[in-house]
Amino acid sequence: MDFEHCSCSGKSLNRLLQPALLATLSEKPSHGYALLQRVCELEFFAGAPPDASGLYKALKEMELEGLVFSSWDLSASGPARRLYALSSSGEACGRQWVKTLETYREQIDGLLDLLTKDKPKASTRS
Amino acid sequence: MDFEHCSCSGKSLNRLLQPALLATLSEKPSHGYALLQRVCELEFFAGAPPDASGLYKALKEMELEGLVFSSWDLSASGPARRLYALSSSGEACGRQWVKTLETYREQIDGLLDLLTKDKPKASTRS
DNA sequence: TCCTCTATTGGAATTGATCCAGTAGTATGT
DNA sequence: ACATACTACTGGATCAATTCCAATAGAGGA
Repeated sequence: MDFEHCSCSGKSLNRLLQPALLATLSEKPSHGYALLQRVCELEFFAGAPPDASGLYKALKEMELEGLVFSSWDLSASGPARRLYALSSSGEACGRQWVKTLETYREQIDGLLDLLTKDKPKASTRS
Repeated sequence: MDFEHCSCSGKSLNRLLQPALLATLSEKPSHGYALLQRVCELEFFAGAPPDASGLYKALKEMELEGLVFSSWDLSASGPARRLYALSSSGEACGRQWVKTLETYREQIDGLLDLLTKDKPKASTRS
């Protein structure tokens, strides 16, 4: 049985790009391309680097929502880069994400309990 | 600041309907409407009951993938109900989901570490 | 008869994500 | 001078998933 193309093999946890960006930006302001490389290093995206275009779109969307603000940075050589920084709203959003992710973890634990309840499967669940 | 419509308020953990259905069906075969009420009781979907149409579509999709099989049940009074039961492939899928959900939990923990790293926020993280 | 609850289905519209192509500046090698 | 590669961003088209909405239909009660 091959579940490579089934969601049970783990491709449904997208939409967490936003908190990853918020967390990365909370360290220091940065531009899209750098953020792309930065989040690629996170084990979170291991093997599944987010689409570059999608990352830029996410940043633009976040700016529309007031979570970040941007300005052109022409100081470095090379093409102009748009520098993104967290707004206070973005910081608040990050704090909300902490609560939400904790809820997610509980919900996942709940599902795991359901799924493993009547299937001991030779290992004692701690 | 109002994040009701922001993904940070927790509406992105959909796509976990499938493991919820697999877990519920592993208890006993059931039909769509009953499954709907059953998963509504799970704290997992608290306040956000999955769309009925979407649940039926998910079941149909799962049958196409061979995870469940169905038959009409005319024994009870009222409209005919389509009874779904897990196939062995569906059981295997559930086992795969266990691994995937454990990975999800680790990834969420990783994100939480990132988000809370430099923001102690008056509470010591255990 | 009319309403409500059970039970399922299908189409339309919306949203989100990905794919792909294009533009542009700089640096390096030949 | 020219080709190439890397940095950096953008926009359109497409594809998949989700939700919204309307319809059908049996059974039971007021």
